[in-house]
Amino acid sequence: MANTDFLGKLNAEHRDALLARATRHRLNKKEFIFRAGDQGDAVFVLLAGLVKTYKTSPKGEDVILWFGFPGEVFGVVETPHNIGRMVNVQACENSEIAKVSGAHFREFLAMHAEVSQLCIRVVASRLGMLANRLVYLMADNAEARIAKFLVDLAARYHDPKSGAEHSIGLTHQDIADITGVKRQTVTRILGKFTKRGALTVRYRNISIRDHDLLARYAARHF
Amino acid sequence: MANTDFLGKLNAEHRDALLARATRHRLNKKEFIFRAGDQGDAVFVLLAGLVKTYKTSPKGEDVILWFGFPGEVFGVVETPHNIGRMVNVQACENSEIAKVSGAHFREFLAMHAEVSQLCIRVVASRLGMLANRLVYLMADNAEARIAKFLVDLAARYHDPKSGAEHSIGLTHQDIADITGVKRQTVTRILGKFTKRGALTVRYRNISIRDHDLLARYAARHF
DNA sequence: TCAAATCTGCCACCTAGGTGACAATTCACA
DNA sequence: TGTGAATTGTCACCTAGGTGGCAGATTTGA
Repeated sequence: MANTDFLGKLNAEHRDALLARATRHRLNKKEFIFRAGDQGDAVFVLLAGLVKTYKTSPKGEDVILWFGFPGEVFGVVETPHNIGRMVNVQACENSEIAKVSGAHFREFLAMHAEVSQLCIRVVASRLGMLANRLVYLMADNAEARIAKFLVDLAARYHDPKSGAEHSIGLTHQDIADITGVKRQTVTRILGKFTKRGALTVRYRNISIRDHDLLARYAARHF
Repeated sequence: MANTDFLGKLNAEHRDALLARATRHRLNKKEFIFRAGDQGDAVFVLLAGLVKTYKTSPKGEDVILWFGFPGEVFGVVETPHNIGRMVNVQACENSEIAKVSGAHFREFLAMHAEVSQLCIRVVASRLGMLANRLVYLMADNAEARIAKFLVDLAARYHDPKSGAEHSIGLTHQDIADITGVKRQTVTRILGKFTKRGALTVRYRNISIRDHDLLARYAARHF
């Protein structure tokens, strides 16, 4: 689906070749795939679950860069450097990953030139995402940013096959860390959205009740 | 120098091969290399001058993503898509560029596999830059962000050969657009830094007088 | 199954920085 | 070289959202 779904964009042959070189691992909620500063140039593919990629500011505040959904790769951009991981990648719920060593991954890339192109596209897509986040952060108020986040998340997370809106394990703090507001503000605004009928919230179980209304909040940049 | 200096990282053979396929163009200050929405998949290399890459929010505010210095490439990530340019790239001063058609550039990449790696690295480096900007934007106050920007700019713009600090054509509005504050705030804070002896300012001619002091402002995230 | 840890919900207060509105300065180009 | 446009400098006012603090709800895991 999304541009960042690396595994889903490989053809069957490439996918099998990649996974043949990989080892599989289970991660419990809150476990790290890697942390900022870690050595290592392995590349990971999320097979199932949900992870968050974030940095911690000198003040100690976490800033979430993006959430990772099944099919996405992690650790590609670190591969060419030898300076340790740039970010933290942590499971938000119990997850499963495939791990490929940096050497194997580079070998794989060398053998399949189109996959290099795909890597550029994945990284470029994340670059575009961050660029948009930057724009929203500067131009929108807290309400619009939170609404926008919920709309985007729903678009990415909604399973088109089953049609189900599974609830996701995001705390108000997580939402705060990705929208750039404080936790109390998330609580307040989520409360407002609920009161106005845009959302149904039952403790970490947010679902969108009125998609249009929420989209209108998202667009209302004063 | 910087990770984003694409041309400088090519070896002589690759550089000549690339420039042989390029046409050269002069740009006056304020001219655009391309604008968001433009069709076209040509790739550009800045040969001389200074450009800014920015997006415009729905509200009409400009958000600068990064400044481009000689040697940098523009338009690489748009190449694989057919959806038009994602950003505006505009000359901040009279500049010179080399233009390579998308087809030629892809052909060039196909012939020189290591250059693909270099492209990934350039895009990854920008991804890292934006990630840091996002962190600073969320964690630092206006003063620290502006100080940080000036320190970073000096580090990139200072010519290590001549040792000269050429003045750059940035307005307070430009600084506002990249640090995420309003123009008046830039003026106020620049005034404060000057009064405290960190800067010498003479109308769009900012030079750093006390580098350490400025760095201390940059690190003072309350 | 129960205690501790984590998360949500509220609220009164406060302040960084946005707003709007000028006048003064500098620049660009005719 | 003069004139209009762009940029800078400053100020009084205002408000979105941060702060800190605590009570109650929910989850976790022993």
